Amino acid sequence: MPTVTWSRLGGDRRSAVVTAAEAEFAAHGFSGGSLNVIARHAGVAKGSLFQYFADKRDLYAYITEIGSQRVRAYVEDQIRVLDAGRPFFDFLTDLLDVWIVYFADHPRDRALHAAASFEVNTDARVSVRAVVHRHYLEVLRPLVHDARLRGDLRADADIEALLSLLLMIMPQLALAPYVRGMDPILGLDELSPEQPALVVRRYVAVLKAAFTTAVPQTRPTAITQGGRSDG
Amino acid sequence: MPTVTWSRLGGDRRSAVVTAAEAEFAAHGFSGGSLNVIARHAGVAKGSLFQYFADKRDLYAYITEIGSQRVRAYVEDQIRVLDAGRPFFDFLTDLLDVWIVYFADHPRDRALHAAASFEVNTDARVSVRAVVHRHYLEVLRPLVHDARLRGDLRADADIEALLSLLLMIMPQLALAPYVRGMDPILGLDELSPEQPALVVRRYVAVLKAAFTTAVPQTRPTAITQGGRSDG
Amino acid sequence: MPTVTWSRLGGDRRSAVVTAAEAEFAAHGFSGGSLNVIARHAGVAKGSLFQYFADKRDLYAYITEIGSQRVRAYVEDQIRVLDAGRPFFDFLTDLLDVWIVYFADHPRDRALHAAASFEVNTDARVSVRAVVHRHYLEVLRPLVHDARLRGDLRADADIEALLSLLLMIMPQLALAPYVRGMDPILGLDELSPEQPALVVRRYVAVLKAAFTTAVPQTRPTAITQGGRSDG
Amino acid sequence: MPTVTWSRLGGDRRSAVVTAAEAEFAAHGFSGGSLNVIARHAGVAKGSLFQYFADKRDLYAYITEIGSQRVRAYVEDQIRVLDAGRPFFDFLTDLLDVWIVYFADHPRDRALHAAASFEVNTDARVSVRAVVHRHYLEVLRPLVHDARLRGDLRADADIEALLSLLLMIMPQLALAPYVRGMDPILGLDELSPEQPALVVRRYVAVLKAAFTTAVPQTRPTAITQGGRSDG
DNA sequence: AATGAATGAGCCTTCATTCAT
DNA sequence: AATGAATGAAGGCTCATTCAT
Repeated sequence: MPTVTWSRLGGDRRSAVVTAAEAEFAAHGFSGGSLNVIARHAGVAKGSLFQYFADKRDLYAYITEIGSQRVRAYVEDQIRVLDAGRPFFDFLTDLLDVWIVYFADHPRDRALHAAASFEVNTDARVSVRAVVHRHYLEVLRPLVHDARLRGDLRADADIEALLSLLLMIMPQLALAPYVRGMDPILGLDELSPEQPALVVRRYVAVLKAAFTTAVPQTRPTAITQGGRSDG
Repeated sequence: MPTVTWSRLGGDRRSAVVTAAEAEFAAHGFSGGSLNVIARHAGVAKGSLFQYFADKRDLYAYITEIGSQRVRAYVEDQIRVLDAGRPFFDFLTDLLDVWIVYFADHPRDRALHAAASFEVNTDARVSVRAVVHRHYLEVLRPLVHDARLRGDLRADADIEALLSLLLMIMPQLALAPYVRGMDPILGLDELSPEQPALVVRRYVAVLKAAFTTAVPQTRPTAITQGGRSDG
Repeated sequence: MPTVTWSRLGGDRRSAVVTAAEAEFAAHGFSGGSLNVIARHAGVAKGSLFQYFADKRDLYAYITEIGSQRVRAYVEDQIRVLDAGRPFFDFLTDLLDVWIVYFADHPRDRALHAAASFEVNTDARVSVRAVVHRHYLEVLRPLVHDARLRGDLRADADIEALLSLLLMIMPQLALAPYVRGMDPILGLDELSPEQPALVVRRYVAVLKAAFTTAVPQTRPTAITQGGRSDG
Repeated sequence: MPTVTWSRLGGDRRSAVVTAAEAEFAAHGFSGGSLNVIARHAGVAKGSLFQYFADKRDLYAYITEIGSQRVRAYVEDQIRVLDAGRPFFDFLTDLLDVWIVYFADHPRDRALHAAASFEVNTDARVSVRAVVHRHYLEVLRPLVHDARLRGDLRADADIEALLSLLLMIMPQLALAPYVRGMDPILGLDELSPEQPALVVRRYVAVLKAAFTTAVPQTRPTAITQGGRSDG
């Protein structure tokens, strides 16, 4: 947590530090990022960083929090635009499309997300992922909850499992087009711009099949959705 | 690739180097692992490491390959024992149980797997994940393929999507019980020994619902629900 | 260029670093000189050197510049003492005598000059010789220029060629008595103290014959004849 | 000096070692050259080098000797072609032209000569320059001697001084077009191909003026230019 | 005669943090 | 509150040479 000194700091100085730190951690992650570089680029003394933050970890956590809030604010805006009241998996498809575009357009946030995902240092990774996961869940859980209330998900759908899968799928969609070696199967790292949208539809189709009620009228789909204990 | 010198090396020296390198990379990953430490613990001169491997990356790749082969060999053994001819999702449940137990019992392999997953350095990560992914897919693809041939999966099942999800779920199951911050939802990091088995059944239920043909008879979902903790 | 940190540094610390660096680079040149040794002998942390200088090259350039200025200041003093208004080759003889004595008495500067002359590393050599040559020429060129104006050199004397030869002869005189293998002919490396003075007179005699007007009585063509083959 | 083992060695193996060593030392000098690299490129064991040569220095001296002999053989050939019986400074002009062309066409020999000239390590430099100087003098001394006998040089010309200057000028001409930072005055490092020839003529003009008799009598230029046996 | 594995000191540079000013 | 100099361990990697085989 930032110190009180930080909270009393002028806006210019603060934003200089934040900007420099975001750039550095985005570029090299926590372990690889250098406080020397951050101080130099921010135009503040190296010692000052330690007046504002307890240590490197503390600064990193703060930067992650800021970045996560920025992403979250955008996503929440888009949720309003896209109308969360629509059929859930249609809505989810659009949301994931927007999600992909956001990270395509914001390399800094993408890099910060990647840095959080791949940090070697266990302590750093744990604390930073806790932050990211919290934001994910605070946004996603209400959406999923409402969807179930509306009947877009089966009454007995395993909501936690759905959220758990989304927590794996969403970083994958955001990062795999840029982080080589993440997706050896679905082709997210191919350069074609429509590839991510295709992958979104494949994942959503799977989730839809897994979590929706069989539509009552025609049998075949109902069968699929129910699954079989003796399958 | 190791040098010829390495291939001619006596078994004692080899295993000393391998053991030390596995421990170090498991503990700190590629970027964080220290050749100094490895040499010291292996009881060899620092320069000797460079007689055996072109550079740090080369050593790391070798250690990863060894570890992956070790895990794979175990898993393939277990596949024979468990009888891959059984209904696919029953078999998969057992396989994932076995998978979890293996990593519970082999902290070194668990740590190596984590290191491969979280490596910051792009080049190192790409090459090491390529190795790991290759092994995963060489084992899983035939299983899934046969399952579809037998009719355990829908004829139109998106097999690549299934594999893609397994590639996310399996590391999660292996690591989340030990790496805090990976699973904020399903409780994998709770210390109760039965927790992982429960989570396996929840994930498998989802996959089964998504990828199997519906059976025509009545209320199949009731059965499925019995497995869920929140059912 | 040294950092601002260096410019603010206390005199004791500065001179400790300079002394240690001069000794080390004098002894082993740029490529062979060790920052470890310099830091140890200066009594400062290795890291401190990098607070003062961007890198090894930067420190070396600084040391060279300092040494060159020291020599130059001495030489310019002596030029005043010796009276540059006298007949040029008489003056030059005395100047070279002084030059030899200076390097005989200042082994550190001698060694630095040698290091600059013999540096293997191209970039280091280029930059360090540029410094040395600049000082040489800034001192010598006015002397030669004035000598020609006074008529001590032929009107059509090839002044650049004279400077070029001085740039070869002067390091030779400074170093050859101490660097074995430089002069296999004139005996500069013999230990007799009068040897260098003899060599000075032999070189000066050659230069005088080459660059002065032929004895005044005879025809001006004698001048042409002695001058450029392409003139 | 090479060992007897070396002298008994097959020609293929020998030339492999020589070729590799020439390339390496030409590229990086003595201190910078690596025996590892030489052994690898020659296709022999590292230990074998130490069977053939006492140590690195010994190998380096041997390579220098070979290279010097090669250059010398060429120069001696050219001396015959150019006819050393002609007026000395005309002949010298042509010889230096040839000299420059040779090094322009033989980058390996040029690099070896430069490596010998700039070696930091004192012992290495001393021994290698001794070799080079010996060859220079064995070739040049007879030429100069004969020139004086013929009267192309003044009877009282300081022959040793002339040789000493040639020993400075000739490496300068050979290397300065390629080694930046050697010639800050005469433009040898400019890329124009005629520049070296101009510089040759300027140096020769100086030497001619210094070492030939000033002829008080008539038509001195005609005499000088045409050359006279009684100079 | 040839090999090549082993050595370990050495290289330059970076780093997060402390603390006196 | 801000500074920034000082630290010294640690990083990966190269090297000439030795010597048992």
